[in-house]
Amino acid sequence: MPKTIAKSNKDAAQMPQKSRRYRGSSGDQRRSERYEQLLNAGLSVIGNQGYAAASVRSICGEAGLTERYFYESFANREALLAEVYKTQTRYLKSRMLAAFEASERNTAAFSRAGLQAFFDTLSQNPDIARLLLFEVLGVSDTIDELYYEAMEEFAVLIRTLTESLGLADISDIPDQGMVYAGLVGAVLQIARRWALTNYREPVASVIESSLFLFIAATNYSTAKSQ
Amino acid sequence: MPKTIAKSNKDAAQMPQKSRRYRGSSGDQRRSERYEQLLNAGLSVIGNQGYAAASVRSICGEAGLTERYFYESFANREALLAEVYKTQTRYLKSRMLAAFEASERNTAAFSRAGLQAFFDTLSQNPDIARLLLFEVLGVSDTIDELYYEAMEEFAVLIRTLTESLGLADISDIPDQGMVYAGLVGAVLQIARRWALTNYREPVASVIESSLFLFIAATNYSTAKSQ
DNA sequence: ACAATTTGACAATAGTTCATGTCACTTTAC
DNA sequence: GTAAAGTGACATGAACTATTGTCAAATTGT
Repeated sequence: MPKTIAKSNKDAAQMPQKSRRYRGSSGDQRRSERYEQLLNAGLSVIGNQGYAAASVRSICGEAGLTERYFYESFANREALLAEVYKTQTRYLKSRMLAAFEASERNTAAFSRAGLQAFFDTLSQNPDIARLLLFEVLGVSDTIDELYYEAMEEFAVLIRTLTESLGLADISDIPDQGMVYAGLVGAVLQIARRWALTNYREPVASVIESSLFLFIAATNYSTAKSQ
Repeated sequence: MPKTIAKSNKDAAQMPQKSRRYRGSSGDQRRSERYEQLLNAGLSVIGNQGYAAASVRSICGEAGLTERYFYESFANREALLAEVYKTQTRYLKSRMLAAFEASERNTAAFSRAGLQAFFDTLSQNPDIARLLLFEVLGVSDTIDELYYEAMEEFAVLIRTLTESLGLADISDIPDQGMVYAGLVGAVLQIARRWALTNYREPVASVIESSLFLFIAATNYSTAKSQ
């Protein structure tokens, strides 16, 4: 018979046992550090080798963690992809918003600033480009839904921004959301083309081409209504 | 000792042994029929369950053939995807070309006819839509290359058509190929949005929105140069 | 009729992946 | 110092997949 009755009973494992400090950081800190490492490793593997090649093993290897910690943070591969995707679209959006705020308040400068931030981010981070432009499509219904929401957010973003500046009025168009979605699609396609040709064209060129479509779409309707 | 020396020696299997008729058709006919069955089954499985779920087994099951015949026609899954993709883009292009030829020779009617054919094809064949809009991206470098070529072909198609009709002149734009790629991307994105919302919006609406961008892009530059 | 070809159902092998489990080792709390 | 928590390397098992192979039944040419 042991000297002391074990303090932990059968149910202990199920109880939220308070974590111990380890190597200077608390349990929560360590957990969130691992979460970050996995997110970064996920982006790296998916962005360099594609989602199909992003096995749990390879991601954990890249992160320098073992499989157990993967399932500590994510239910499965797809959950990781979803989080990585959300993180990177958030990042991209924040960079674009910052560019908008720093821009002059006229239509050309404004659009140009946003496009510059967009294309700069992609060319500076090819892994993000591959993730956002290629790897996210056709994975599953859940991920498709995420993609749809993200595209919708970007469309709403540029729409409200341009409208709030009084830069555009395409109210005579039947479905404005659709037109803005088309503009987002145009920029994405130009980015895909750019990426598939190894970013050969100068960034100024892709910006000008995108800008042309933006300005054409907004100017046309205002010109027509005058 | 056998009565007759066997006509076939060891090397017979390597020689192109002439095939026998079977169930009314020649060997070549049978082979190409199986090829067709596999192509159709491939489209069906990929278009309904996605490329990730399109195993050799499931495709053969759908085709009513056994695995052996898969490898008779294709080296692997990816080769099948490539052929299915090429077949369907060819089909889509032919429908659009037919619509163009049947159209009146004015800018609105012309673009509208092509867009109508495009969106009709997708909504009438959701499996084609899923294949072309979602499943083909991010599979492999080879498939990405195919995608790039197909997009480029569509861009060149609408560009030469509109130009040959004298409908557009955007020669003041730095990279015209890029602008046309953007227009293709806009239509694709509108189609993706449409597909992801279960084709809820009327087809006329997606056509009008796409048309708006086409006309805006062409009208803007001509208006500016006048 | 009979041997050869064609086919279909399915076995077999080898490899991969996910997800969980084991176990020795390290670090911490007391 | 010692017991417990935390960690890392690796094992395990179930499920899949691709690809090749086996074998009996169906079909054909002669």
